[in-house]
Amino acid sequence: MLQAKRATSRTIGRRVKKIVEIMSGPTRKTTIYDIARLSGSSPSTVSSVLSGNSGKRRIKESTVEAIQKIAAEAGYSTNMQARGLRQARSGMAGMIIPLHDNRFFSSLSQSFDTMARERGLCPVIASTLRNPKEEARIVETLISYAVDSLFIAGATDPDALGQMCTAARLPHVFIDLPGKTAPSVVTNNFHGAELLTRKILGEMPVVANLTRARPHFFGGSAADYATALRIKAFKTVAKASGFKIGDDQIIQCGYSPRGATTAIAELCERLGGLPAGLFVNSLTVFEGVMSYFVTLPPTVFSQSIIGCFDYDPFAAFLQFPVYMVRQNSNQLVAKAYELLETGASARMLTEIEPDLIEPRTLHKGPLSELG
Amino acid sequence: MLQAKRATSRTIGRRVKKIVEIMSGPTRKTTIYDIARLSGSSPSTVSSVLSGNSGKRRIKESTVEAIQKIAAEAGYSTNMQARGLRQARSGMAGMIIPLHDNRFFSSLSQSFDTMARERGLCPVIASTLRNPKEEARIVETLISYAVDSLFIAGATDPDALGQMCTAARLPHVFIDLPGKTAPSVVTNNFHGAELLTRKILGEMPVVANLTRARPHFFGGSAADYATALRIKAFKTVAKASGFKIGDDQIIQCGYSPRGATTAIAELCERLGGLPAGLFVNSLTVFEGVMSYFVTLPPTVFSQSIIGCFDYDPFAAFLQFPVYMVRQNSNQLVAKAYELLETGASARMLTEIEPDLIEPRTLHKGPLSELG
DNA sequence: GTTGATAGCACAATCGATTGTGCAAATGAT
DNA sequence: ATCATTTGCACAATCGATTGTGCTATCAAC
Repeated sequence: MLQAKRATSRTIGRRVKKIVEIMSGPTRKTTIYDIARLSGSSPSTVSSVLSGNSGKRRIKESTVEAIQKIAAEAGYSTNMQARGLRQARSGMAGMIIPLHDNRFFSSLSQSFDTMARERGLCPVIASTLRNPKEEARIVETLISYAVDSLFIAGATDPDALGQMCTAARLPHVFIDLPGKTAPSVVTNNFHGAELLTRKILGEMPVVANLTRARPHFFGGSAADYATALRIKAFKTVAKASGFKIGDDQIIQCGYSPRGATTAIAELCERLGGLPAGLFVNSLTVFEGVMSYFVTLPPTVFSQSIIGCFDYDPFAAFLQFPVYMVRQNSNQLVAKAYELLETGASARMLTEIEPDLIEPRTLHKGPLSELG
Repeated sequence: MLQAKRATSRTIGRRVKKIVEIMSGPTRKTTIYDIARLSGSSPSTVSSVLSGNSGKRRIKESTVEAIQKIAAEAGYSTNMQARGLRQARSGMAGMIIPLHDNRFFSSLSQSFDTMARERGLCPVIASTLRNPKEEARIVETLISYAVDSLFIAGATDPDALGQMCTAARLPHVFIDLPGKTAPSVVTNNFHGAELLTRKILGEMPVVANLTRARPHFFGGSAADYATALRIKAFKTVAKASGFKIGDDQIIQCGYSPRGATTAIAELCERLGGLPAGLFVNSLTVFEGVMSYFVTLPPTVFSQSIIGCFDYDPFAAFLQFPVYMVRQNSNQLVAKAYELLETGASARMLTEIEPDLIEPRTLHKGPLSELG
């Protein structure tokens, strides 16, 4: 009786829809109930066939084929919301990044997207604009959508987000900036900065002015995990080469191009010229630095060597040589997936080596002789 | 009887879960049923309150507040799959792009993401790597997830995708490359190329060699919608300035940096030097061009003026002046949202003006006198 | 004190797929 | 021919939120 009533009610529902459909064109996507009707089998059979689980359920091969054929003809596609609701998972992989419009993070996005799709997952990437409130809102949203896992890249407050994930029992991994509630995969900032600093010191031109002869670290904020490590490496290498690094050689002017422009102008004024070696802490900072550099006569650049912890192909083509460090987004993401897939959920840190990129300055011509 | 049985069954289910929960920690997110139990009201009341629809349903203010309080304490968040299933919509906005790792498309992503979230939608951006099969698979996936709308940017086969959307009754808009099944929002390629060509012709140095004195268009393929328009504008402006453009002045070498490197080398060899004016059709092409340029003595650049239809801040800082055209991703996306929101679904074309960006070459120094 | 209206809420169906269970038919063993 | 398996499938509950409908107090009006 119970069954009869429900079945009837549903059947009537379908029938009405069918009529509507005939009258007003296809109003609804085809469902397993449609396929069941068309194939003369039950929704459960259709479901198991179309979800690829017919093996677990003893379905005749001929039935499987018939259902697949009909489904293909009817243009059936699974309603992922229904599946997700039932299975308490969504088939979506989530990632949050500070912004899309950035070489490093868009590169991370690309790796994340590609690898998600290789795994049959639907990638969902949202940007936070480094706004802590937005970060939390977005993580909430992704939890609401029941993403199966979350990559947290470059978060301003990794641990707050990690706790939300933990509360929601959402497997997660931190990228770029480490967190406490789960595994982290980050660039080996110390080693990358070591390589870059060595290059800078090795190529640093000899200048008469002793103040300018000292290498400088420029941009960012020592409060940041990554920047702190880079500064540490910078100091370590410099000390090993016999340079004593004073606080005046570490300029923390944040990450905005505008702030960097002002700060580099001040620095050069103070030194009476460019520092002989300049470690620039990010591309955005370097962009600001360039805004100042274009006001200088080109001759001054032969008295300075510049390195940037970040990569842009055109920055490597500038008039003066720029050494760059490129983070390895593919390996960062691959390792993060690997950790998730092995079920790692405890705090741990994996470091990925970045690459030092050589400058691609114009062939040495008259310019280099001007210094 | 019917009701009684279902209610009882559900209640028993809850009770069992409750026990499990007590024994093994929180296994499940809190639902409206939990809030209903805790607040002593019914799931329907809870639902209407928490979805912000209490206005439509005559709920006492005190009840509303009580439910909200309890929900907040319990850390309730809506299960979007359940809501989506019931409402036949998901609250997600979809976009496909060829790749994330590109200045223009990542900029589109940023605009799309920000504006989606302003509207309370969850952005889902997937990349196709310009693979037609992948494109179709991804659109299928997004349809399966019931995205409420789809932005199709830079598709290789816009109409195939548009037809899938139409079949699924999915509102969509084409961006960057137009399609037939819905409105399209594209950059005004013709006008952008006109501006760039005029700049190039206006600044083109006078060179003795007559072959080199002619402007050249470099990169891409005339089969592409955008490139075809740019070439047309290039020819039109050139003709108006008294230049006759032959086929040998339009070099279609595709978009890969590598191909561009080879092609530009050939061209320069053929001309016996750089062309006096060079219209580069995209950043990737320009990257390839630069790989060749770095092998040349810097002196040659004073005999040539270069423009690039695309923008990169560091490319504007190169040693020689480069005029660039920057597409306006914000306006492209804003217009696309506007069209969707006004319910436009018929074929139509909206063009957005790009910006001409001036070079930020180093302050004129000795270099510019070398020519 | 009865009638009628309205406020305030509960009930149960519904979205579409999944999955534990049950049952008839086909098959095999004896 | 009988019983025991196994095959092949259908049934109905379930996931969590939404929503049309209907019931019961409460209150006002007369």
